[in-house]
Amino acid sequence: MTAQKVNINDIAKKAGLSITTVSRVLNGKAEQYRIGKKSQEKIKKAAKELNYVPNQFAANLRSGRSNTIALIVPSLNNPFFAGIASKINSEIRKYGYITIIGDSDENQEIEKMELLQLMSRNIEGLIIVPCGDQWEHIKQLYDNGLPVICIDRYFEDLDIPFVSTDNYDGAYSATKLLIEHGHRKIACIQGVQKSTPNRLRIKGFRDAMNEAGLSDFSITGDDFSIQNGYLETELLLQQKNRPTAIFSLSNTIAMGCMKAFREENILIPEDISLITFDDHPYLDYLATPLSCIAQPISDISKIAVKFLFSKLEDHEIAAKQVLLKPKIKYKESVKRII
Amino acid sequence: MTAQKVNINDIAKKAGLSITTVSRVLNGKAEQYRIGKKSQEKIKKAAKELNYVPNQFAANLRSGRSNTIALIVPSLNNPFFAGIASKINSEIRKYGYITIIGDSDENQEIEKMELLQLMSRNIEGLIIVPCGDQWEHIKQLYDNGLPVICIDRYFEDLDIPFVSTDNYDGAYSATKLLIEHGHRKIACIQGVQKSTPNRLRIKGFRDAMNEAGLSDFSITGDDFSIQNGYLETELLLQQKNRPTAIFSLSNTIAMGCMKAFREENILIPEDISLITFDDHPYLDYLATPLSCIAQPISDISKIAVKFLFSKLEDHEIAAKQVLLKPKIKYKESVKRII
DNA sequence: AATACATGCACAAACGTTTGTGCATGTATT
DNA sequence: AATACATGCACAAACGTTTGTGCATGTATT
Repeated sequence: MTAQKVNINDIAKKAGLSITTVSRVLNGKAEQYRIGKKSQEKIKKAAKELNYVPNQFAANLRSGRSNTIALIVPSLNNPFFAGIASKINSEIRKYGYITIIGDSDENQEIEKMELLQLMSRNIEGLIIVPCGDQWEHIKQLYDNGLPVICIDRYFEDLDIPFVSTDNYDGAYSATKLLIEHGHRKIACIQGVQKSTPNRLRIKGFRDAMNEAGLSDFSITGDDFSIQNGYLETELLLQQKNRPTAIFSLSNTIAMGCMKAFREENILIPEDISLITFDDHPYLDYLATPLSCIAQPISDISKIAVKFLFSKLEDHEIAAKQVLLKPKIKYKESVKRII
Repeated sequence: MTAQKVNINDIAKKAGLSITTVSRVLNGKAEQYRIGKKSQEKIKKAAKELNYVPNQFAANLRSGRSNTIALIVPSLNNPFFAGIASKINSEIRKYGYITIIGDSDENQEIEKMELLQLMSRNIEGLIIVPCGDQWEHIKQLYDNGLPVICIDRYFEDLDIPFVSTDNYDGAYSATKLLIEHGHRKIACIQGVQKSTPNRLRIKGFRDAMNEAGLSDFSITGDDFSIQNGYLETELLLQQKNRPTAIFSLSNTIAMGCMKAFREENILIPEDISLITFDDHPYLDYLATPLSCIAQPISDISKIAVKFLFSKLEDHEIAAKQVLLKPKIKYKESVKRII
């Protein structure tokens, strides 16, 4: 099928040296093993002429290094995770590693299966957005020495490093923004309930409401999806005493809200105010530019990759757990009603 | 570091059989090699108890099969390609294969380097959105027997299979839509000029204009980016005799247009009409819902993966080249001006 | 001239699988 | 009772690297 691949034997023959020497030169260990300049030249020349492409599988089998990192996210359909995946993929490339991306589809059983498959590819590290509240399978890998970093979602009580947004702060600030604009009756539409970000966002929301002495709020929903946002909004709109503002816990949920608004002829912000977690380039061009809590996706990705490789390269053990401050972007979708 | 991995030897010992037999049972070749039922049971039991995870690197080294497909796109930042990547990734997973995603950053030299790196991972197939007009390096792989499928962009004169949108048809129809709505002076903002889709879109645009006897059009731009859309729109707006409609050749370009419009206080569709290639969930919720030429991303991805595996599994040689019809979505952003 | 160290490489095993082949033993057939 | 075939496995080589070790030869030192 494929044209006969050249291997280091071919190079060795052509250069008149042993495969040991070829391997050492090609791996930049020439100095360390005192290979002569002329030999080095000969080998490099032969490799180039023969169009040599090293066989990573053989190399890994012997060395144990796969130069492969696994990334598992709950849903690549969600633009938030797609953005993270794309960023992480390119960051990891900079280290000469490749990324294998897995999608758990918000299903913990699938997550476990993916993880198993990935382990058989001898991954050297794992970046994961865990999709449920079970952590044993991840903890086990971590304890066995596999560098693991959680991003976005994480386990508060474990020592597995993570990089995420300060979700409490984001939700607290966003809620306060609504309150300061006179909103007293606010509905929050949430995503996956058992995920840490969701829990902390809810906590931030509750705390802000409680501190302001407000108790007329609702928390509904159960998925970071357009569907969920749409459904819950429709339900909210059927109440006789509607909320004056909706706090959406994701990009996708907000799109569902807008869909419902459109169908019911509800205007933002005249009839109802809306603020959402997650930024998106399109938000500025919407009928009403959408206020949002922008998560530092790019920084999260970069830092996660950096941590991973500092552990990989320096065997540094210190578990780092980092929360980055989000940025509230105030736009017209939030109306002052007092 | 990592806990001592169990291998096929450990299982063989535990089951009291040879590694040959273990391998055959675990690979489902038990019947073929007439391994007894009891032996099969013993081996499966031992594998489970020991938490055996096969070493794909060793398996591949021996068998030559890597269960790996490479995907190269010009830019993961572009939501269009991100969508494709996510879809293809999940489709390929269904076949038990994994995907390695490379980003060429619209740079042909990077594309070549990525390709080299990927080859060293013994990829069994390649799905690529080639980013330039050089095809020798891809053709070479294809001729050497590597299954290759181009998507979105492709080379018209080669026999490498491709799956893409009927870009000519999409552009022609969109332009006709504008003309039918009374537009006589239309500006087209294009992306990467030497890409086939761009060329065909331009051709569709030209043909539609010419057939209508219209010659007052312009074609500018050189990149599928927000930047480019923004810049070219600003330039267009400075003309004394402005076009009445803009035809944007991508999602990203359209965002640049809208940015410029906003800054210059231009309203869609009152002051100018806009239609763009590529659909996006947000388009419906924009200040003015954007007319678009929706490409069947999901179908393109599915078909490409299907073709790839039909070639991989059946060694079918017939090169298939497929163009899928896009769907014009007419929305308020195009105004009737006569 | 003898000794000691540096220089420049090659040998051979090993990583964990897969696979062509062959060889016992059992069973059916004549 | 002899022959033929089926059943159930094991041997051993191979995939293409990496790597610990060791051994010549050359050069410097006394």
